[in-house]
Amino acid sequence: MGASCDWSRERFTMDEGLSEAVRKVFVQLYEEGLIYRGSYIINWCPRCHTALADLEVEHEELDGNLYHIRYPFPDGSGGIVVATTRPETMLGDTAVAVNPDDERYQNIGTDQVLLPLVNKFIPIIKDKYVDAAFGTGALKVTPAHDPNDFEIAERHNLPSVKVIGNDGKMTSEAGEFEGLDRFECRKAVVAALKKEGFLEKIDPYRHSVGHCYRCKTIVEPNLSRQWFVKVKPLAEKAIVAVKNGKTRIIPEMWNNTYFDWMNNIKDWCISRQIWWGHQIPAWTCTACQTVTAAMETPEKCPHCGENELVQETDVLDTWFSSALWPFSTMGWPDDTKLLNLFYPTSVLVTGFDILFFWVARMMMMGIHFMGNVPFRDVYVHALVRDEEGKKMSKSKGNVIDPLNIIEKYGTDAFRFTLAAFAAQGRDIKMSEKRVEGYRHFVNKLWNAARFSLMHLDEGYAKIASDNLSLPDRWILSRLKRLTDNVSETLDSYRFNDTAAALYKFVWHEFCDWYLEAVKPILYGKKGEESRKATQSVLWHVLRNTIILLHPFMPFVTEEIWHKMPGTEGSIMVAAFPSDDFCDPKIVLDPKAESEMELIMEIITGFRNIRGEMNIAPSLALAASVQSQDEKTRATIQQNSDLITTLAGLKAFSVEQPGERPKAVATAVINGATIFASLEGIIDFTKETERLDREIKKLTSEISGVLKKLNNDDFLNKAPEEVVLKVREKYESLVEKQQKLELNLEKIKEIEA
RNA sequence: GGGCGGGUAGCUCAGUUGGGAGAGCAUCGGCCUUACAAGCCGAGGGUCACAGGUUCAAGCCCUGUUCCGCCUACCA
Repeated sequence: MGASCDWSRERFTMDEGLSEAVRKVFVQLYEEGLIYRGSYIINWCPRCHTALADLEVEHEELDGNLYHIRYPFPDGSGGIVVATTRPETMLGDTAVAVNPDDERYQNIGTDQVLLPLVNKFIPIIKDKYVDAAFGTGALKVTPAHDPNDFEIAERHNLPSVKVIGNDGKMTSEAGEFEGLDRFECRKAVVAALKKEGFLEKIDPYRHSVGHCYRCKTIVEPNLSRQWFVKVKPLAEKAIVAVKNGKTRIIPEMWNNTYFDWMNNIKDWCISRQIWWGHQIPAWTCTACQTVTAAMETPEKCPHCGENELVQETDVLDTWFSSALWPFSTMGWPDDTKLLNLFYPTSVLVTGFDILFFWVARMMMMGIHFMGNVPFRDVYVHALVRDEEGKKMSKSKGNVIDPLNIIEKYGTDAFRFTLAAFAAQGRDIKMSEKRVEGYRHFVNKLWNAARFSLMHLDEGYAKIASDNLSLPDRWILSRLKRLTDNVSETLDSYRFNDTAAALYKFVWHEFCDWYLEAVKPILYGKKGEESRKATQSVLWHVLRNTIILLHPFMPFVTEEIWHKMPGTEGSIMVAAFPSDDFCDPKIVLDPKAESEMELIMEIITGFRNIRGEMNIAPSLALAASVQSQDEKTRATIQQNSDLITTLAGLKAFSVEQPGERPKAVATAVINGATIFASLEGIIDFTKETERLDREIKKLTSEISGVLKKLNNDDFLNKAPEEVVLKVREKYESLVEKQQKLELNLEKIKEIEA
């Protein structure tokens, strides 16, 4: 929002400087023992031919089967039944595990079973990991193709047999099944087991299956040699930084997600077997097998002195270099001015789906290498979903192309819609109807500006101090409130509140009331002095309004800015209206607000009567207002022209309460009763119905208020100002009701 | 399995120290009023998912139930 990007600083992680940062980080972490290489079970994508970090695996629930396979005892009898969703992996089994407390397997007289098809003996081991309540309580152990089995195998020193190769095809260890694709092999193994009588049964079974986040291929847990970052020590500091508020996550609800992931973090597999990326700066000496990590290619092996060094061919996970972004982009590892000026950065804006991939890792690396957090605030924005609330994805085909929306409704309308939708902590269900609504708003602003500019032929350095009309003083006060509101809601990332405030001000205050109210003045009907005064107000209000709107509607506001007299340069660099820049006349003016409120209520009262009595707007009415209060009468009198114009009256008088005029429709507002003369056109039945409706409404409101006032507990325990407020409300409601009832009686008299 | 968010007007959603239920769109009635018919004026419409509890007072706080969505997890 409102950011002005310096595109000359655009960077790419493969740039020279950033590559140096990557090397530096790798070497340092390696020397600190936080990067290591080893043979572990990792997620492998057989299509991309590369290792994947845990994060890069997407799990999805799929319908599968649970195959129950009997592993006979050495003498060929009975045996132990195991259950698996992946029967092809049995070829790589090196044990069967049971829970040590499981009585079923206490005295079975053997510690081995025969692995069918492979025809070799494998041990029965006891491990607490096994859940005795699941299936038969016996678990087949395939260390090379299952992460849990791998851990069990480590505990029991079991060998690993890799039966599925990196290409997803069966290896020579799979014997007769060699060369088969892993899924073809599943069918073949099942058929063979069935034929030889080892398949007990097949149950349908729904379970979650990991897929490669790039190509959606089913991931194969695979044993291979990879590079890892020991993240635990890094994560601990990143947790503390959020706990003690050095970095704030907004909205706060994401804290839990962040902590949860950080607390359960596992080592990060950073090596990738793809052709692009930062090549790992590590060399293996073919003579002594020692590994050396270095910034520059070593001349010879620092251990044995031979120059038979071979660089690691693997490259680094792209997120490894991305994690350095907040400081690598500003010249690190050099100590630059940029770093000193801008690190830590003020705010990172991002989607929740990137919280782990990127934010968490930037936190860890920033704290470790810069000694400080990379950003003060992390604003997690909403995700735009489709109309049914589903996450957009190319494979689902439910992607809404922003360019299409922009083509149809315009950039400003689209942008404003997104802001208006961006309530904290909630995702956005994209609705074209909403965009259309805000396009109308853009249009409204444009027309309002067009009208304003018709009446502005110069810039006004200052707002006139004399001759201001009530609407002038009112709109200035409203502008002040708006300005404060916009500043506050932007500071607290409540963009939807900002959008709503701007919308309401522009449409329902500036356009609906102010512009209509000052038209006579602008047309010169109140003299040149008044016209000048109002023009100065109009100029400032329009100017400040479009500046406030600019971050939300950059194009229209820029266009208006250039058409406006007395502006310079681009609105992009105009000072944002705040206390410092405001004209001293732009202040809160509660008196003007309450006076204008009174006038608006009177006008609405007349319009209401007109609407409900079906009186054509072209028919001007004679009308009057009665009020007990002298000040009220004075205010109304001073603004009688305004009322006459906006309510469509031909005659208007202000009086003390007295005789009720004949043949009138009535409405009661705070402190005053208004009468619209309907001589000759009044429909008494209609008017009676109208008043009845109003009285009924008041009756129910009064009963609600009365409930409180009759409650001693409320009177005693509620704060004084609340009680006072309720009392005042009660009094004004009763007054209104009494006046309406009086009028109703009069009508009934006339009718009779 | 764990965690998070949600259920408010016909639809999409606001509602931040608990004290007057709101907006946009849609609906109904009336208007070409000299910026705007992409508009103007007016109207109708809600036991705030359900059941309890705290409180003088609950859409908002607590407990439970239910439905929906998302994230996360090593139950074969």
